[in-house]
Amino acid sequence: MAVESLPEPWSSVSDRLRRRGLRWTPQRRTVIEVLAGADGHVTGAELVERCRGRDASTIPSTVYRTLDVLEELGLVRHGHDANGREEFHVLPAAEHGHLHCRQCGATWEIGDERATAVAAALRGADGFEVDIGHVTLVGRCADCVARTVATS
Amino acid sequence: MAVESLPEPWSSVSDRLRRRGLRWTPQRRTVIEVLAGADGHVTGAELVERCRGRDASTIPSTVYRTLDVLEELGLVRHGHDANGREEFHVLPAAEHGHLHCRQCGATWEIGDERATAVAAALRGADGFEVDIGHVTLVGRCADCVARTVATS
DNA sequence: CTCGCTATTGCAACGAGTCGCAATAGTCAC
DNA sequence: GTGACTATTGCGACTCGTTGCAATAGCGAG
Repeated sequence: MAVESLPEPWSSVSDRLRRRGLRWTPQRRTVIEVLAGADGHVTGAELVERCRGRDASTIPSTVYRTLDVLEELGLVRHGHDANGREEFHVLPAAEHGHLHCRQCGATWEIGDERATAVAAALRGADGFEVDIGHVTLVGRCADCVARTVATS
Repeated sequence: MAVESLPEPWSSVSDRLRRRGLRWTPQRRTVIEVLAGADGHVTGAELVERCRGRDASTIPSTVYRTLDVLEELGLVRHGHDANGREEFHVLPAAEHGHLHCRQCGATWEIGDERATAVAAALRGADGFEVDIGHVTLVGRCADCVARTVATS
């Protein structure tokens, strides 16, 4: 799939890069193609793997550096999964968050309203503006809490 | 400093381990000594380094495995810093959380009340019990927000 | 004190990133 | 087109952890 025929905002990435004095390279093209075919969240390692699928000569550091640039363009946003590993949000839209139950291992998303409520609770007195989507919050889901009476 | 002369809960670790069918080893002793001299939060790498200071033959995997065991005893709790790296809370007491400003790089703690408020906001409809202290929340502090009019 | 069971260690290899640096190759100007 | 300027790449080394496995060594029993 040619990058030019991808939907926005992917098709204009090359121009946006050049306008900033940055360059459009085959390696970046590969990353864009992969991102256009992804959605929601993908780990860094997974993105590297998919790039390698399109171009076996892909080097990890190049992918990560490209992702840094794309983050500056607002096309991805990086965060961390429950194990602290790099995780990328493709085309970050509404504010949202991630919950992970350490007992059953399940993961949820929380939507805009709740994410905003949490941000408000956190802003509190000192005005800190949290990016709730950056991390994966860990805890225990209602089912697991109910299932266990006393377990740390 | 002999472990036996350390204050509780450190001095009783050997017994607690044995009672569980686990063992008291020189390597674990080293970790305990280091933990007793630490407070608040320490990264995994830092702990390994300090252990190496007491015993040059310290092996990282042994330290991490010991920390896992101590977490089961409730003596430490692991979490992740702003970069997703392993971070340990020594003698976790009150619920608390961590904030990190991605712009100025400063880090704060939030106390029990606010941490509880956030947990409440998050619990919301589905009853998820978050361990707010597990991760370091990232965002921007009030000063940096004020200082910047328009910066993603 | 000795024995045996098995928890723990040390080691080596691996996974996920990050970083510095020399070589390569986009881009823009002419 | 050609050239020069410099952003980017590829590579190697390194950090932080994790895991499997064979060898070691706690610890309770007798």
